[in-house]
Amino acid sequence: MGVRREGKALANTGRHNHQLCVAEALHRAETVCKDSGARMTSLRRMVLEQVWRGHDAVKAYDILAWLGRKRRSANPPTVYRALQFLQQEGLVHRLESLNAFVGCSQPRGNHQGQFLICGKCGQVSEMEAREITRLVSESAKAKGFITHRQTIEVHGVCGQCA
Amino acid sequence: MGVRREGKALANTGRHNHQLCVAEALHRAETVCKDSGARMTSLRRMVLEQVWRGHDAVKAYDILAWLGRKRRSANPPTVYRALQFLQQEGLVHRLESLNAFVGCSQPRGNHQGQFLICGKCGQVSEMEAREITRLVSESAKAKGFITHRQTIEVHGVCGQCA
DNA sequence: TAAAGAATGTTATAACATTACATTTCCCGG
DNA sequence: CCGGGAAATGTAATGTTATAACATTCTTTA
Repeated sequence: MGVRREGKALANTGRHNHQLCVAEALHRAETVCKDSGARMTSLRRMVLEQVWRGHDAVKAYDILAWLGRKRRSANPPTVYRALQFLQQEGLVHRLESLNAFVGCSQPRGNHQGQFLICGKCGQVSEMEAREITRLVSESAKAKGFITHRQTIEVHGVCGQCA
Repeated sequence: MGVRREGKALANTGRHNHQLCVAEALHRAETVCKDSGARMTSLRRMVLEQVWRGHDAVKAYDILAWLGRKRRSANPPTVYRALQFLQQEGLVHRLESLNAFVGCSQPRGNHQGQFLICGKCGQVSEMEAREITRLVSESAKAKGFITHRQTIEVHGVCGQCA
């Protein structure tokens, strides 16, 4: 991939206190789940925390390996189930072009985001440009196509790396 | 997936002569390769033809299985290499959200398409809306991000199915 | 026609994801 | 507080997608 994986050392780069990001993400998760009546269990919390270990995309099997160090058992379904739950709650997104996951920082119901994926540092940032969502939807409609879901992933180089 | 796979019987649905699509695709391939100096071998032609067996997305391992019936040996690298070549020449696209491939009907150099994927019939159609490409690129740029490649895949229901 | 480079063959394995069923945990009504 | 049912998690096996590494064959060209 040519992309350096983000480790602990990098977690605080980018001039921000990443612990705060994580804390906020976990807090949002509590709120979202309380609202939806879903259960934010300790396993799900661990997985979410791991997704938020940085701002790059996280692989399911990396989470799995990490989980294996933290608890007695860890098998693929454990992680995939937790990720599926978190996706349903809108707390994480799956990046199709990377087979990986990122945390969502605006888990409002049902939103359509666009993802900017830096090929240099691996950081992923989410845009939510309603114009794009709208234009795509309407262009599709002009072809007789009814849109349910949009996958928009942009590969390139982020501001910091450029 | 809930999507019916397109078999031979379906290849001519949609009021069009699909043999013509295939013939055109193969012809374009010759042209493209002649222009780029690449070699359109018989293996690559077979794979391309199989990608064009219909207008739905085709899985690498389905091509592999088919190939296995046609020739003595067929292993994953055979298919993946051919697909990679065809992608480079712009003759096929990979659909990230399906882990599958579709033929490209406008293999002009370097174009950015958007894909409409019908969840009912599985048919995929490619739009090339420059407006979308531009808007996405500019929205990214407004965030300091330089775009290299866009993955835009729209899931929904096509005109015929709706 | 021989060397170089491109394409393909072959074996093995890595990486990603799900099915199916067993067990445990949690919550709620009695 | 306790028992039944639903949700969550554990566990084993397997399915699916993709690549690495090296051997061989084919094609072009000098």
